[in-house]
Amino acid sequence: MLPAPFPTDHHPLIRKLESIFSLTDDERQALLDLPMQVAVIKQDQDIVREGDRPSRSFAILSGFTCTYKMTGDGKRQIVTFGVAGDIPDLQSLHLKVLDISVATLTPCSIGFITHEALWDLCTRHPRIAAAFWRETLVEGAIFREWVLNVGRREAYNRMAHVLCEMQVRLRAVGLADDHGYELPITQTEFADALGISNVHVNRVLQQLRADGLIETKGSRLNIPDWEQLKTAGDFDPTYLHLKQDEAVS
Amino acid sequence: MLPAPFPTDHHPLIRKLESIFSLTDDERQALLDLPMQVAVIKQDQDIVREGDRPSRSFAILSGFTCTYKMTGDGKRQIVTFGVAGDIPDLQSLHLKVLDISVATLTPCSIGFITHEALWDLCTRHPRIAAAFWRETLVEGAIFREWVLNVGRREAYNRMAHVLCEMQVRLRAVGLADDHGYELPITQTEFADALGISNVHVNRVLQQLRADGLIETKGSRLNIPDWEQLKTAGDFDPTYLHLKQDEAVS
DNA sequence: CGTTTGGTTGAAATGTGTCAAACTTTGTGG
DNA sequence: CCACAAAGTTTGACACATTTCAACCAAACG
Repeated sequence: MLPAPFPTDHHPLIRKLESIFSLTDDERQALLDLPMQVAVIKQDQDIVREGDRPSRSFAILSGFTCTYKMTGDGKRQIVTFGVAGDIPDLQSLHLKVLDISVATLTPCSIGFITHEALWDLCTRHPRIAAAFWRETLVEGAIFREWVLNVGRREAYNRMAHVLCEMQVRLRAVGLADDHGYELPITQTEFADALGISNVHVNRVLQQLRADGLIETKGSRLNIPDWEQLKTAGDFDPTYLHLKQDEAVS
Repeated sequence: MLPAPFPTDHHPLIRKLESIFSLTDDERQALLDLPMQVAVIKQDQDIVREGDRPSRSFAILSGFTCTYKMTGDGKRQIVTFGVAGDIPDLQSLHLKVLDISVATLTPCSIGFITHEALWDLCTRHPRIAAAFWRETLVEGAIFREWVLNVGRREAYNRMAHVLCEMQVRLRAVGLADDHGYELPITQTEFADALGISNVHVNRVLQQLRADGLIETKGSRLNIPDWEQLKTAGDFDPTYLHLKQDEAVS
């Protein structure tokens, strides 16, 4: 769909930033020059943990992560999912101690970037600094929507809402088509994201399937009727703050 | 406790920033020079609304606000409270369309600052820009904790948690002493913050009183046993990212 | 293939919501 | 300063969404 003027379109970080505003050649080059240590991390591994004091952040190059917190009695709450192009712990650039953990939901390719390099990039390229700040603000907007979702929507609508969010977010980075996407997430992980039990996730998914709002084949999710799912999920993508034309029609 | 070298300590914005790092005279002066339009706003008024495209942000000089979102069927979820020194819609500096509304819970003194003036301040004083970015990150951390709170804690502990958070946040800006604080918030407003019904808020508060964890006289909240309330709320103030010595012992 | 992991089902328990009424406090105008 | 209205709090009975527990089934995997 997009023209592909540079092979750099394959760099998830650049792709993500380009989805918001146009980078200058200079800025694009600075991003390409960012020293990044790439590692492949197995499924279900913590990348960073609550309490850590990291000296670097990381970008997701491929795969899915979840950002989560635990209660004292061991219950887990996922507060957001991470997809290619996201920098889930960018906050650690300013906040010394991590208040969240990030784990892989699938095998992931992760690019670690030292805070030093990020600071350097930000001071040299104020527009990139602004874009990073903006990214953390959009992340905050997602958290707010999740508070609403978990606090005020019933399980059925809550699930529909998260499925809508993932459709739009994955679409924006080219990981979803018009009909759905690949989401290799277990029902227990959904439960931790929605604040309900895995048993109830199962029942809600069955209901959504019975109502014709979703179809599942393995880890592939199909959305036969986007408008209906949107309605069920009370979903308005404004909070994702995408460019207008990134939104699903 | 703090020495009072400047009368500027009374400026809530400066006080807030000073609570994180030391401002230079130059920076302090720049903040004092910030053109700010001050307005007194009555109780229960929206200051900004979801969908707005504001050209200015605002600082809370006194009073309490709530930041909230609504579901399609009219249920409200408060996602955070705002206290003196906070800038609840600082995000609008980067995100054109507001995804939240902010309303007064009490009469408030509000200082409006144009985005233009804020941009100017940020480019002239990178450390203040960093401090603002950091502020929005701490706000994000609070949202995350609220997702956990609403998603994974029962009403009783959820309430205890929010009461702990307010104790620590208010203490940090001098609005709480060691024993408690003034919090003029109705039970219905608590309900919207906790994602439960106002009736259940009432029952939970009675239980907390019966258990000796809180005492209430009008809008004054007393905490007879901080450690016990902390335990009940599963509260660890790390996510507020205060300076070490700001934490309640 | 057997073992593990994840999905599905049913029945009983429970936290929380809803509704409606009574009570109490707060604010205000006569 | 009283009287009344408005707003907020408290109570009880009942409904219901969701949890828990336990068992069973299906799919993935080495």
